[in-house]
Amino acid sequence: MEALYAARQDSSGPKYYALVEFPYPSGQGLHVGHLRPYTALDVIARKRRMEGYNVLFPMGWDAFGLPTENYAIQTGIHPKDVTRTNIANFKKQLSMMGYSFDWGREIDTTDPNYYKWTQWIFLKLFEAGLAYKKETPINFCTSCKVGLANEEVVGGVCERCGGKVVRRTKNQWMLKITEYAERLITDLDMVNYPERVKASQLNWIGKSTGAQVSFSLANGQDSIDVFTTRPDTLYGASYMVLSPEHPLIEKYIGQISNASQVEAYQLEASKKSDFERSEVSDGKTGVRLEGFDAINPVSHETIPIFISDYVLMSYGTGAIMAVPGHDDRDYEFAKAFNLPIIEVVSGGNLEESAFTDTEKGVIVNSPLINGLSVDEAKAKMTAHLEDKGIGQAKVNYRLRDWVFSRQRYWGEPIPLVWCEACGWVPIPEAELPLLLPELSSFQPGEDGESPLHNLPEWFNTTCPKCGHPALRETDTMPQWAGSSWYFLRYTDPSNNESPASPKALDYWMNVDWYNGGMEHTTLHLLYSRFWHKFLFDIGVVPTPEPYDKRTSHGMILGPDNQKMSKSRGNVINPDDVVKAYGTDTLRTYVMFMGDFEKTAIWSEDGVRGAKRFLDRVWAASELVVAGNGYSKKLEANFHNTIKKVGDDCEVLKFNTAIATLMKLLNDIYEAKSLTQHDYKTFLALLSPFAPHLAEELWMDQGFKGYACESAWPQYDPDKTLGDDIEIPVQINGKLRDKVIVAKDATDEEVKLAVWESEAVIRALEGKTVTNEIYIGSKIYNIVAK
RNA sequence: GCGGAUAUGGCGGAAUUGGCAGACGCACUAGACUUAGGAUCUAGCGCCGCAAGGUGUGGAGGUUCGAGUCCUCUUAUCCGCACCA
Repeated sequence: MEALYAARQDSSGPKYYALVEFPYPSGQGLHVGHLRPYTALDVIARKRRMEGYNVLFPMGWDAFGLPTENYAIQTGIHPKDVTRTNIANFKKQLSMMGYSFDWGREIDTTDPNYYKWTQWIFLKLFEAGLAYKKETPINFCTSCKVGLANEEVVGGVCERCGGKVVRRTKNQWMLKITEYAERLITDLDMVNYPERVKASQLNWIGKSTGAQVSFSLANGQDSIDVFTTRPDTLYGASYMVLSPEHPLIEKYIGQISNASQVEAYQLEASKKSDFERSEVSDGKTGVRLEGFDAINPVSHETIPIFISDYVLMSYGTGAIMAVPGHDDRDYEFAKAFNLPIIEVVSGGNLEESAFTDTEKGVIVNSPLINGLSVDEAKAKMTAHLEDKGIGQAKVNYRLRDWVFSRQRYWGEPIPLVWCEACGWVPIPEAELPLLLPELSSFQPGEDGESPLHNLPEWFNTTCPKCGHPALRETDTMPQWAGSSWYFLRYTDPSNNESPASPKALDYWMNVDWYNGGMEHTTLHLLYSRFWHKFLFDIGVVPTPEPYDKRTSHGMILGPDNQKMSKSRGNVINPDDVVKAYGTDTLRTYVMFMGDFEKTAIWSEDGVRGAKRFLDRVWAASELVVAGNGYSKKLEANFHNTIKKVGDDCEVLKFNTAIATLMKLLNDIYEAKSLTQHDYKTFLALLSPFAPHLAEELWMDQGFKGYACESAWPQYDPDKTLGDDIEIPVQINGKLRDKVIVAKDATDEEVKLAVWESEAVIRALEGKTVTNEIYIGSKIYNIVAK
């Protein structure tokens, strides 16, 4: 059976690449949450095969990662063995579900033949200057003992384990995803993603356009750069605020008369966790740097400088110009410190609040730009700043570079060597893969060092460049590394010369349809787009974007309307459901349970409903009579169903596709018989959802070959309407009757039929008809007073 | 605060370009059959009403022959981001 699902090697015929996110093979096994996306794309893959496409529908294992390592720490079992066991279990469960994966292309991110190329891509990034090591404040999970990317911190806790996250300074490998920020935005136009996914990515990248402006210090010795989106309000900048960590404070601390007060505030701010810092607080705190002022570059007024923790070192320049009249936070700060509020955009009431409306305002009190609109003033002021050499147009992004190293064992070793003389040196390509060494204890050091740090025989090496003693990098890559390019490997999974051959990539890329969870929108989805763009730039892949179409499924909640979790005891195990009801019932139920994109609640009664439907499909074989054509009574019904099931699957409406099949089955029972031809059509339509049942009945009927290899049924648009049609008749928009007329009845004939209706005549008693509207074969509305 | 979405029976959910609101399933009610079952079959099932009929898609307006669908305002819930300058 499996060979049926293998993608053809010959690159013949139109291709279709359907992809689902490969699972992390956890010890808990397959979760019902996996079933929704996997079943949905299995349905699509099966339908595409029946439509004649050469389909690639692969599966693999995203097997590096923390839970396995933590399990190894607890039990002493090697992560490699844990992974092997878990994969075997997952594979058994996926097979049980009848998914038509092409197992001949299975990949595993922990396989050296795979991670060889993950390391190779990293080296290319390094050579291109996109990987760099930096002493950087990182998010450190106190429970996993590991540094996290910003994307992995959710609500101040670790995205994976929920542990407390603190700030730590650590020398980390970073990837310059920010260099691709603009293209990650603009190229969203090239792809078909849901609006919510695009919006999330745009939001995450957080582009803002404005100007960088230089403020001279009153001491004449230096200047402070700020970023602003409102250069039009520069005349209203009546003070400045620096982040407590701003380096200038350190430099000029001697000139600040209240230095001790300033240092006390700095200490206070440093104690707050990053999460507390970014929480919107009610009041604004801060300290003025006494005796240390700046000069507004256009009004030339001397203005005070403050430090406050509402200014973040990590965004912009770590310093702002404050325009209390036209920024809510500055307004609040100015009120708290009794600072003057200057109106430079008229239209609001500064007694009450800052005026931030950029549409309606007109510039005032600003000699260079008075009378202009906000937009005009922005442009003119920016030009002025550039002219005088004190500022320029500037774009800022919220996106930060990607913290790429982890102080853990179970990940891809970073293939670099530190040499005192040569710096960081990549290991030669011929030495890839750099194997993860065997280890007996996986405990990370309390100081947060990688377990590989305990292996001098491994990390002591020689410099590939100069031959002197050198040290291997002991950090490993994050779990996101392996999944950032895995879709490429499926096209050519055992290639030993490149990640995948150009020929295979030319034929199979892009992924035509990629379904995955919303939780990966700003993580995996963004990271893999970044890597793909880089690989495109260096000529490895033929396209600038990896995925043509992305869809996202909703979560499945437990029967108690709560998120499934072991502690709540509301977890549904697919094995149990299959045992009790069978694979096809589970597949059908999961597709029928609700809108694919929305959250759905598990209902065992619903599962029974799906079972009842399939039992009735089986029992309908009793009604089959010989015949090559459609049963007359059911012909229009079949043409409609073929159209609806086909169309619905394409737009993720699996629930209504199944409902249509249920309705047709009800009508078959009402008709009391159907031809063999009809039954065959029905089984073909059902086969993507319930493949086992469909094949069995297919064989019972003596049909040739397999249902899954038969041609997807075709419909005739002219036959979707029966010979007679029913026209609803409304009077003043209210339904009064329905009349039945021939499909090709003329307007006159319809009118006659309507006026023969007793219900219509009764309803019109004592009224005057003023208008009659007939919308061809749809509705007849009489307007009467 | 910004961005995205959602709101329809007892429940999950349907409803092409504005055109029969509640498809399909579940639950429930009544009945049939019986090997008494978590089985199957038949009928019913938005709300009010015996009925005729009225009424009904979070709320208030509007456009239209006709609005769950379009427009304006509003309320609630969920998700993402958030002192981002």
